[in-house]
Amino acid sequence: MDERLVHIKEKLEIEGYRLTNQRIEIMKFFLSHKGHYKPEQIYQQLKRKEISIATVYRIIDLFIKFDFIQEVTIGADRYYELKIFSKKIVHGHFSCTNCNKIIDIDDKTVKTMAFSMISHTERDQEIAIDQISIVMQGLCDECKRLF
Amino acid sequence: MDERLVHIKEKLEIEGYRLTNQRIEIMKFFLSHKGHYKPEQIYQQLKRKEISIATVYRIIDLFIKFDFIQEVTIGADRYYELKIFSKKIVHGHFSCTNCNKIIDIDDKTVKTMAFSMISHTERDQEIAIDQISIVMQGLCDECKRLF
DNA sequence: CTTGATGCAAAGGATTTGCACAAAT
DNA sequence: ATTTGTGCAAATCCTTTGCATCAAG
Repeated sequence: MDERLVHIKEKLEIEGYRLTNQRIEIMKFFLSHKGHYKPEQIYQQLKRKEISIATVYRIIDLFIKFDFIQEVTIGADRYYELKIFSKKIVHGHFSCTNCNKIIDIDDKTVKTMAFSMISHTERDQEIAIDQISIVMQGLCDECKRLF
Repeated sequence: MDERLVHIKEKLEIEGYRLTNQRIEIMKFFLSHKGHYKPEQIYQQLKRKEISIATVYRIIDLFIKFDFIQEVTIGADRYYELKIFSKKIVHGHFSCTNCNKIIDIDDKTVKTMAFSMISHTERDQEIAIDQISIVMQGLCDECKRLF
């Protein structure tokens, strides 16, 4: 078995989950398809392999819980892509144009949006992105009261 | 009447649309509420003013078409916020770490995502953002083939 | 044989649409 | 009068869930 699958299996089993055929098929799908896919697209590829759309959704939730994959949203569409084995870096900062204070933006939502931006742009421009740096400027909490 | 509403009215009428009471109420809502809202939230605020949820959705579509408001998506949730009268700036670039080529990222999806990031961060950090600059790094189309 | 996983179909929530009626020009 | 807009309810799309059954340890 693919060593990456062995790794997945171990991770799952530590918490009492099993690596079933359906989970193997979905993980193999992600391992062999770069990019981001909707649940329906994954289902279409795998349905001849004894899998239902409800299971696709449930396995996606599980894989997200284990950080094997991540959700990227483009517009209001939800896609999923492999996260484990990937080492993309997100830097986020805010700088106040009045007092010059710098705030580190490190929250999960911004990170998720950054990954969405990366996924979209990689597909759109046919490039490979491994870092994103986001700098926002404006007025901080305190300074915005003065204007 | 509020001069901003007069402006909205003119824009609409050029293309044969009318500024109805429901449209006025929704525009007044956006003009007086900074931030982003879901259709249901707008509906809850305005339902005593003779408006149905279907109309809220239809007017949102219309206002987007006219660029009066814009959609921001946070996770898979769709919110709407005033766009006209706002002058936020988005800069997007990609730079290749191998050949140093710089590509301007100016597409609509990235801009929309940037606005989502701004909206979320403004609310989250209680700050006011007027610029965002996004720099992605990695391998361009050509260079990625070499690795 | 006990726990976890799946399939199916039903339920849910968000959004869209067809149609008859109402409002604006 | 003619065109545009709205409300209502039904339809649609995406996603989740309850339950009976199946599979794995």
